[in-house]
Order: sequence, then structure tokens, then C-alpha cells
Amino acid sequence: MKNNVKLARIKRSMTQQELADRVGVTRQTIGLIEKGEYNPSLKLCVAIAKELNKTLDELFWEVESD
Amino acid sequence: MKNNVKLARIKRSMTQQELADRVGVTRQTIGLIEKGEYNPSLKLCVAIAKELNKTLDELFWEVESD
DNA sequence: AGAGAATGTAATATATATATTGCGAATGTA
DNA sequence: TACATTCGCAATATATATATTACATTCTCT
Repeated sequence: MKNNVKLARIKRSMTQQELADRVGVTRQTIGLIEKGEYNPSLKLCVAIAKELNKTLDELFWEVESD
Repeated sequence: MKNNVKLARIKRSMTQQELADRVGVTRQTIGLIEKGEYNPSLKLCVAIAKELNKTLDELFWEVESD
């Protein structure tokens, strides 16, 4: 479950805690998603994408690397 | 959690059972996702999208209606 | 070097996605 | 009519996403 969340978050100079608060989860959840160890729910993916001004595809579709 | 899964599946003339088999879940899970009552995992969303030759955005991003 | 913020990570608890089984309704078709 | 296919829809069981709490590590700033 590789993704571009960490990259997009840092570009917007947000902390994990800030993003977590804005999408209504804990910092740990964001951390594990960024690490690629979680398989997050669609609802959470959408919330994260909107918060980071990205689409689902930009964050989660066929991510090559970072 | 509205989406375009049912529409895309029928366009490819697949049954719920076929799609379920190909993405490795049960027919019930597909049915509930199509009905919009589930909050599926990202991994499952990606599997469904690939099976239906769509992207995440096409199936799950800001779906207006069907 | 020290302090504070941001992050990594682990243990246990809880909520919920998904499986399993089964039945009923609608549809097509022989 | 009868049979098969597809789908809707329950009830219960299981797996796993997420919360909670806590501590360690890394980085930045003074």
C-alpha cells in the first residue's frame, strides 16, 4: 500500500498531528499509512486527499516510489 | 460512500459473483459496496478498479449520482 | 549540550470490514 | 410449471483498521 501521503503532507508543511486532527484520526494512523503498513478505508483516503488538495489517484494510484 | 462500481461492472457485463471472485471477496461484499453501505479498504478499491479497467478517481472520487 | 517538537514504534482494546451461511424475490428459459 | 441464475438481505463469526497510551528516537533551535 505505497502512497504519496507523506510527500504531499510535507509539501503543505503540515505535521502528522495536524493532518490527523483535520481528518479525524490519530497521529499513529497517519504514520502507519505513510509507512505503507496500513490498508486504510476509502472514507479516510478521501478525507486525506481533500485535506491535501489531491485526488485519490494522485495519492494512492499506482505509486511508483518516493 | 456512493460510487460507480455497479455501473462499470454492468458495462463490462460481469456478475457480482464474477467480480467478487476476481478480486477475492464474496458476492455480499460487492453488493454492499455497490449499494454504498460499506466503507471498503483501499486495497479492495484498487483491485476492483483494475478489474474494471478504471482508476480510483473514476469509481470513487466525487461521484455525483448513477 | 539541553529542551521541545515531530516522528517511530509497540501493547492492548474497540469498532467495523469482510466471511459464512442461508433464504427469498425476480428474471429468463426450457 | 419447473429449474437455474442473479441479486437483495438478513444473522452470526472472524479479521483487521483504528484508538489509546506510552516510551524511544530524531531533528531543530537556542
